[in-house]
Amino acid sequence: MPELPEVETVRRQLERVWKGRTIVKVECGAPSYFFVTSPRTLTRTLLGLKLLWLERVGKTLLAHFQDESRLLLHLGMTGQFLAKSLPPDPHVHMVLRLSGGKVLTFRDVRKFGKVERLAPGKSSPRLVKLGPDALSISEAELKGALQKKRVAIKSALLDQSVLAGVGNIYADEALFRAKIRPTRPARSLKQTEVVALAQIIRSLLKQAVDSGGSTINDYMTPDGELGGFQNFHQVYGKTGEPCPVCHRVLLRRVIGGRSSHYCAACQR
DNA sequence: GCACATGTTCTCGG
DNA sequence: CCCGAGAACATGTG
Repeated sequence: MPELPEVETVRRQLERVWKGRTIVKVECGAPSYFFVTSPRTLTRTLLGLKLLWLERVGKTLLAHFQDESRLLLHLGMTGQFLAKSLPPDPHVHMVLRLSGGKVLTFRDVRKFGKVERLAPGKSSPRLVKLGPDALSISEAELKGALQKKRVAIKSALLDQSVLAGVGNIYADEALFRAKIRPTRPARSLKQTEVVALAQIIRSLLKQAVDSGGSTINDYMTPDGELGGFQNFHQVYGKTGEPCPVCHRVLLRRVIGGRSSHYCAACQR
């Protein structure tokens, strides 16, 4: 569910509920690799912490607390953060009860999400590896990173050390809008193509944030809303339909283990 | 049963 | 040590 626009939407709504409030109770599910930090440690260390602000880096959320510790949250593929309590459900892994009677519920069916406590001054390999945030990536940064990559441009855009925040939907949509074929080696892109691609990535993600992200299956905002940007997708999930520009049939093929949707006529 | 799913990480071979 | 390909993780849907 969560690429940059979805995570940014979650961040905004969650911060509105959470900021300035103190965690008064922590309820965690069974230990699993889902909890990078064990449930036992989480319940002990999070209690009494007040949220100063909620940061997003790529697809990762970072809760900043008053004692300078941080909580890293990643939604994986199916993670949801809801600003209310839910009926009993085996997919709820963590519930944070806040001062003022507010409740935050973390639900994740496939359990690819992550919860990790970062002690004051400590980081995480998950953070260190991330490249520049895709919402503000510069032409020069993108150019520099792509130059070194021999992989398909589609795979390079999914590499979070190249730029952080783009996933399968927005990679396909950006390449379509830039008229670049997803199989092209990343370093084969011309200067003008990289410049156009960087601008398209920024504006595409900004528009998606303005629409509250894309809902395909599971994605729902903390306030229980669905995204709206799926209505503006031009190629993602549209295999066999006519290209919105040239009307030839859109194709699908697997690149770097992920399905890619594109127009063979428009994208070169 | 099979294919596939908005993500990341680990292993293996070159 | 770096790079890239593929599998693995867990669960659901069509």
